[in-house]
Amino acid sequence: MSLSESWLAQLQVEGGRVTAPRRAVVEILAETDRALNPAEVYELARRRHPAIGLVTVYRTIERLEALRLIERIHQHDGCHAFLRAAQGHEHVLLCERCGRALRFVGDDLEDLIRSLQERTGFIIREHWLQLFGLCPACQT
Amino acid sequence: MSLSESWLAQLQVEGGRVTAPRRAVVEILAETDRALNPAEVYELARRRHPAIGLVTVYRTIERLEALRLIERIHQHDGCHAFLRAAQGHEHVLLCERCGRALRFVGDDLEDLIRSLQERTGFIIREHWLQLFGLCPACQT
DNA sequence: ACAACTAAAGAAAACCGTTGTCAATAGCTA
DNA sequence: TAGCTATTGACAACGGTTTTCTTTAGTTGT
Ligand SMILES: [Mn+2]
Ligand SMILES: [Mn+2]
Ligand SMILES: [Zn+2]
Ligand SMILES: [Zn+2]
Repeated sequence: MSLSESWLAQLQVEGGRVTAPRRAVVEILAETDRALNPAEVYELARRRHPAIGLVTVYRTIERLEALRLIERIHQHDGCHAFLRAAQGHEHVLLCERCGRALRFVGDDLEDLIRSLQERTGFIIREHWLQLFGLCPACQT
Repeated sequence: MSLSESWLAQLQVEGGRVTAPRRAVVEILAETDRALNPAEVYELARRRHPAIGLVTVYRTIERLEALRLIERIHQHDGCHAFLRAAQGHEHVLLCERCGRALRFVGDDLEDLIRSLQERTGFIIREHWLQLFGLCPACQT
């Protein structure tokens, strides 16, 4: 079963229905390795289902985010892009030019976090790590 | 010279003028150790200069950000808060409840970044690291 | 101190991404 | 196949931010 099919199935389990506009949005977000904002999703979705409305894009994004199938990505030029969610403890490496995204593991912040907790008295519950750069294709 | 005075001096060097509303915003952002959004800055600034308008808050934030004296902070509940800028290579530890912010150094991502560059072909130019938790006062 | 210049102010309106409303449509289930 | 209702698209509303415009006031040179 493809990723899009699996996402649609998860929507169905929650009482959701599989419709053509929803399928268009799901396929784009499941299959694209770039952070896309709602307007970009809309533009791409219209190629698969021209009658789709922007509002439906927003609503589908909202549902997918609630199911933790996609997540919001924070960038210099705004925080309105979405990307397939991380699986487990992963972070993301983003191309600043084209938005291409790669997940990675292997950051080791345990010692830093432990020592900061001791020094500051904070209880640290979460960390965000994002790397930015240029993907091979954008290095001209 | 206090930090606020230094910021106002930097605005003057750029041809800016020192006014009462601007001074109110500058003092709040220079002296507060919490990430504040424009509405919060406005509310605090009104205590020092009741006639100030929200638009002036936005304009002053814009100027301070351009001078790299403050920077935008990304959080779960939005990305509209501002904080005194990092000095050199620092990251930030934020209290999820009250927004209190602490800068820290000592993250060591060199090896990870080098190995990711080799494995992925990306050129990595920047990294964002933020820690979230509860400050001592908010641990109830 | 004064005048001249112009940056900055506040008020109001515009802007625009996002969210809410609503009647019509179309998945799903029995 | 019929009935129920989730979802749709059109449209309006919303709210944070930006723009416009006129007035105020900080700065500079005399
Ligand atoms: Mn990690
Ligand atoms: Mn670092
Ligand atoms: Zn953000
Ligand atoms: Zn706190």
